[in-house]
This record gives sequence, structure tokens and C-alpha cells, in this order.
Amino acid sequence: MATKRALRPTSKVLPEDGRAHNRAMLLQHLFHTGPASRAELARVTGLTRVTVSDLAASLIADGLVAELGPRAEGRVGKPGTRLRLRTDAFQIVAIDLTADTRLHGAVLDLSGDRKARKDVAVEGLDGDEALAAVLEFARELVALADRPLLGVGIGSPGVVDAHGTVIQAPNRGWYGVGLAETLSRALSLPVHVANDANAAVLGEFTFGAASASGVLVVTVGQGVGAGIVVDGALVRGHGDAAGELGHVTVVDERDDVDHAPLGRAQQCACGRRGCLETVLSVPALRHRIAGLDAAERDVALAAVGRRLGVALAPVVSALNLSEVILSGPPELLGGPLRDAALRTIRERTIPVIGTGLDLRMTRLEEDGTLLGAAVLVLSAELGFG
Amino acid sequence: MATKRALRPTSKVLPEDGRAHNRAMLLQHLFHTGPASRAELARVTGLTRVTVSDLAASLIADGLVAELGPRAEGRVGKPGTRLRLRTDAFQIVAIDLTADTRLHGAVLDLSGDRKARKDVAVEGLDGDEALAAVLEFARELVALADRPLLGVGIGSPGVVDAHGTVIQAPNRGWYGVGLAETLSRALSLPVHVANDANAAVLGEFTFGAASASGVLVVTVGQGVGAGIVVDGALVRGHGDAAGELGHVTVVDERDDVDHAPLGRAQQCACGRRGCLETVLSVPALRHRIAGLDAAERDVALAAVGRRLGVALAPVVSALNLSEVILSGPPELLGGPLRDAALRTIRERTIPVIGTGLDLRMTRLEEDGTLLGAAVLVLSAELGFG
DNA sequence: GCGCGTTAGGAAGGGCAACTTACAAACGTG
DNA sequence: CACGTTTGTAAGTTGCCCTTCCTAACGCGC
Repeated sequence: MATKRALRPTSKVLPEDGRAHNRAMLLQHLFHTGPASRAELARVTGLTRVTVSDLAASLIADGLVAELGPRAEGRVGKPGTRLRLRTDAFQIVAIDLTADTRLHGAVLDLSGDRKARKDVAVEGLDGDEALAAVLEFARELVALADRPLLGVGIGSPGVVDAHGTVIQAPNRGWYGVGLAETLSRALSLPVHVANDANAAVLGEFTFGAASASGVLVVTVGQGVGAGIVVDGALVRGHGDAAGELGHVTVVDERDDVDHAPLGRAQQCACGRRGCLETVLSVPALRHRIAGLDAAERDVALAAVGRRLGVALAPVVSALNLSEVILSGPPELLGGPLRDAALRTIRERTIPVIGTGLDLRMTRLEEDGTLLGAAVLVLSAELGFG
Repeated sequence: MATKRALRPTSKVLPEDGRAHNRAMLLQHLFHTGPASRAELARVTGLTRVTVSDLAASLIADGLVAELGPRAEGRVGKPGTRLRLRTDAFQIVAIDLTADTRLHGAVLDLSGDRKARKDVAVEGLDGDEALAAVLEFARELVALADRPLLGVGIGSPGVVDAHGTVIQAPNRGWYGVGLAETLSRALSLPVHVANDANAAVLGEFTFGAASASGVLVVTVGQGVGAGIVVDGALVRGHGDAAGELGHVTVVDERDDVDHAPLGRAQQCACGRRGCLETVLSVPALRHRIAGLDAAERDVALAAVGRRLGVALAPVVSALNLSEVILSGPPELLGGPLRDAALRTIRERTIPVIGTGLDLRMTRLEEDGTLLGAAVLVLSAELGFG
């Protein structure tokens, strides 16, 4: 009987908001399912053919949709003229600020295809300097676009609020930096910012065919982050800090539980000991396996995977996730580490939770955050993703 | 710049849906903030005074709202006539099926005040028998109502989907039982069902003043369950099984990490070993402290609290929760167990997560699930909670 | 006492969004 | 080739919220 509940109807809804929503539905469907006639769209959405025609006209006028000629298949009745999303008509600038020493960016079209890319090495920029460097970098990317730009999407390390203000990013020396507002003003374009791991999960969700009902992406690089989508929405958390998994304690003092000891809890950059980051970050993993032979290596990686599994089991259980995705160097994460993590989660959760779970490497290679940054723009400007 | 994103615009929105939403906003505000004039409501919601007047008229016509005379305070201008929610005008039947041997129910008004209650002892009913008993119990409660009923809300153990079908509830022998549909047909009333712990978190949220942005309720009784609200919405999970925290492994073999050993991992009813339920359920806790003096007792309870903290730390971190609420016998949970759990979570998470966190006992005593069941009805029938 | 500015509530009229009904065009089928 | 089917559009209706205007009720200052 229960259908849908908005626990907090927080802001007014006008008829025009409904129309915007319905327009986005059409785009969403064309984006995910490909070309379709007005009549098909009407059947799928539940709107009438008349209304869909009207909405389609506005989309065509905006240059977002184009007619594609009638369908060839022989069926009864007048063949419908199929509509397609003009994924080539607009472009998006996407920027990944994850790395400490490189700025990574691209110009993408609406289907996520890379039209141009740009990488720049930077050295230990801090505070305003770093902000200026990002702005300059964004300017250069904007200049590379050869179609109208929908906006700029940025995945940044640190805690980022819904308005695109970086609440804190210690590595950059950013505290309360209005990144979106600053860039938006300077570039005269919409700018959307999210935490890099949160962006990554959006990328997986839209371009990696991840499940809508419950995904967690673990990003492993210099540090460890996570982004979560449950029930079709990104989890932001009380202080916009959702996904801070890198600094959960996973190695206790005198920890010899799993017959493949990790040694004593290591000091972490955050000042505490035994954080997930101290065993799962790329530098930590490389250091751990340095000089080991293949067999020893597998044991060492599995031990880390087991720790990851122990930390993830309560999260997977609590949220009834259907998918956990690892993003990072596949030679480190893809083998014994992944296997051990999945096995551990299955062992430590009740079958109803663990059985339906998949744990896999990303299929987006290194572009998850970049694509996710584009999704920020897609969903904010066009209402879908 | 980013404002709000609906990652999955899934169904059409008509102007009348917008109106329903706006109506619910008014009710929501009157419910949580108390009486207000039309002009105040217009300012708060962003709607015009004209529109609010029109919506208010429809609410008055429906008997949900009444005028309350002008405000006494002397201020410039014409004093507005305040509107109040008629919390006494309708009633809700709420049923808590958590206990194995008792049916627990009440007739509540819209403010959660109990107008009648009913408890019935049942003995090991299974399958269809149990279903018949619940229906009969609901009938009796419906007969106790002396105002028009909005509907029936039920908190049930097990996995319950959004349509009120109990996917599985092993203790009841229910597998795929259309509880909501069956009762709705028999009673000719709207019936809404949710997992008992999920209902409990809704109860805390609406009647316990819990944070909207991130709460987790741990229900401790015969078993252990959990319900989660993040970003203002209940978490359902991929298979509607979100909150299954009771069967996460928390005690490993050879576990002597915390100098207050819990002994070897105990066998759990689910067939595995070392589940949270084997140390945190009420029977397990009572068994553990039986015959201990006060000091030993505190140590034993703290050891369990520490285990709970270890399991919750990754969840709190991943979701950036602001509140964890314990529901169950305060003499077991409220003291050293709570303290140890909170301390453990703080130790094992980065300060940005742990500092803002509160972990406390429920203030709803044993009625969390019952009130939550009422919230199911409130939010489904009137659109607020 | 009396105008004046301010606030609350309602009435009238307009614009927009989706609906229903009706129709022409284009296609297979018998 | 008539017929039913399907598509897309045109015309008119209904519903919802808006802007604009008006009246009522209050405090304030002269």
C-alpha cells in the first residue's frame, strides 16, 4: 500500500517545476534507452502523447533533441518518428583535483566521450594559489570546447557542501573556499563541485551501469575515499562528509586475528593509528609488497582485502548494498585483495545481504571521478544522470 | 551552485501532484512548529498569500485544519488568524509485531497521543494463523477508534518491501506475505507496513526530534535491528533489507583485542558465529551479566558496547551520521554500554565524523516502533511526518 | 479623533501545464 | 481498396499558481 514518501517536503513545487521534471524524464529515457518515438515516450512516462509532443518540441527548440526519421521495422499503423538525444550538441568541462601534483581535466560531450583532454603538473600549491591554478586550468579547458558548454564539473578532495563550497581540504589548505561560486563568477558558467569519491560513484552510476539501489565506490589512490548511492540518491551526510572511510580504524594494537598479520598499527597522516588508509592507499600497498615474491604478495594483499572487508561488512549490511566497486590500480586491487574483501564481507554478513552482493573493479579505468564531475553538470543543468 | 539533484526522475509529476506536495508542506509546518497564520505560512513556504489561503481552505474543508482566532500580541497591522492542525480530528491504528509472543497495538491521534491501547498474548503462531491473528487484532483496534481513521500502520520484523509485502520473516514463517494488501482489503482501510526497526527510526525522527540529516536507531530486544534515515529519507536498500545489523560478525575467533574478552564467538540463530545479536540482544546481555557484581557488570556491558562501537564506526563514517539512538532496556543499554560504544566510535573515526556525533538512549521508551508505524500512515496519507 | 503606514486576507483576471476529444496522415491486413 | 491501427497535432477544458487590486484591522503620531 505504501508507495512513496517524502519525509521532508521542504520546498514548494510549482507546475513549472513539474514540467522541468517531466522534460528531464524524457531526456533521461533517451539517454539511457536510446532513440524513441513520442508515442513510446508517452507510454513509458505515463504522460499523454499530446504532452510529450509539446515537451519534445521544447527540447528540439533548445537543441537537445533531434528527429531521426521513421523506424524501418514493418508494424501496423503509422510509423513513429524517432527522437534522439543530441549528445554532440553540448559539451561539459570536467576536472579531477584528486591528485596532489597534477590537474586532470577534459572536455566531454553528453555521452561522456572525451573531445579533448589536458593534464598539468603542479607543485604543492596551497590556498589561494591553488585556487588560482584551478581557475586558470578551467579557463584553458573552456577554450578547448567547440560546442556550447553546459557547465563545469569538479571532483575535489575534502568535504564539499551542496553549494560547491569546499568546507575543508587539508591537502590544499582549503577551508570554506567557495570554489563553485568563484569559478562560476570568473567563467560566467554554471560550476558544480563535489567530493572526488562522491563524483566517482555518480560516474559509476551513470556511465558504469552501477545499480541504482545501492552502490558504494571505494577510491584508492594517495588516500582512500568512498561515495555512496542508495535508493537512487547520493548520500551527503549530516556535515556533507559522507564517505570518509579512509580514516576508520581497521588495525588494532596486538592485532593477529587473521593469521596473516599486518603488523602493528601504523601512524596515519590524520594523527591517529591503524586507519584504513594506512594499509589500503596506493603508497601503503606498494610499500607492503615491495620485494615480495608472487605468493607472499598475494598473501599480503589478501590480508589488506580482509581488513577492507571487515570495515565494509557493517556498511554493506546496514545499507543492503548491491554493489561495491573498487577504483584504483587494478594490479593492486583487482586480484587477491578484491577476492579476500568479498569473501570477508560474505563471511561476516547474513546471506540475505551477502549473497546479492557484487564486489568488482571499476570499468571506467581512471576516469570515474572525471565522468562523475560531468554527471554533476548533467544532472544539475538538465535534470538527469 | 549545485542546488538539488534527483538522480532518478522516475515518474511523471502533474500540477496536482505539486499541489498535494504544497498542501503537505503546510501540514508539516503546522505539525512541527505549531499554529501559524496564513501570511506566516506564505513567508515560510515561499508560496503567495493567495495560494496559501486557497490551500488552507481545502485543508479546512477536509477537517484537517481549523481557525484559532487572532493572535493576542500587539504588533503593527491587522492580526492574522492563526491556523492549527486538528490533531484530534482523525486517528491512526498502530501495531507493533516485534515481540514473538505478544501483539502490541494502540489507537493514536495525529500528535501521537495514545487514545486506546491493546495488548494480546499469542503463542507461537505461524504463517496463516499468525496472519489471521494480526487481522483479528487490527479489527479490534479499529473498533476502539472514536474518530475517522486515516489508516493502519504496522511495524513487523523481517524484510518488508515498499508495498507492505513481508518478503521474509523467519520467526513468523512469513515468506512473501502481502500483509498490507490482505489487511487493507479486509478492513477497507489504507494499511502500511515497514520493518520494525525502520518504523522505529521514523518514530524517533518525527516524535523524538531526531536529526533529519543522519540518524541510525539500534533496536535491542529478542534480536537486534537497525533503521537509518539519511538526507531526510528512510534507507530501504537494494532488497529492502537495509538495517540488518544484527547479523554482522563482531566477535572473531581468538578475539582478545580489548582486554575485556567476550570469550569465544557464540553460535547464532542464523547459523553463523559471533553475530552482533549473540552479544547485544536482551537475552544475551542478561545471560552475560547474571550473577556479576556491579563492577564486573559494568566491565561486561562496556565490552559489548565496545563491540557495538567497532561495528558502527564504519557505518557512522560512511554516512556521516549525526545521531545514533539505542532503543531497548535502559538498565542494560543506557550506562557503560552506551558510554563504551560512543567512546569506541570516536576513537575509531576521524574527528570531523566523531565530534559531531551523539549517541543516546531513545526518549520514546518502548513506543518507538508503534509511533513509527503511525508515521507510516501520516506520511503516506497526508504527505508529512 | 483622525489620517497614515503596515499587515492580513480575499477577489478578479491572466498565464501556464497537462488533460480530453477530435482529426489527418501513414501503415499493414484481408 | 476499404478498414482498423498507430502516430502526431489542433482545439478546447480544467486546474494551479501568479500578479494586481481591494478591504479590514491594527499601531503610531499629530
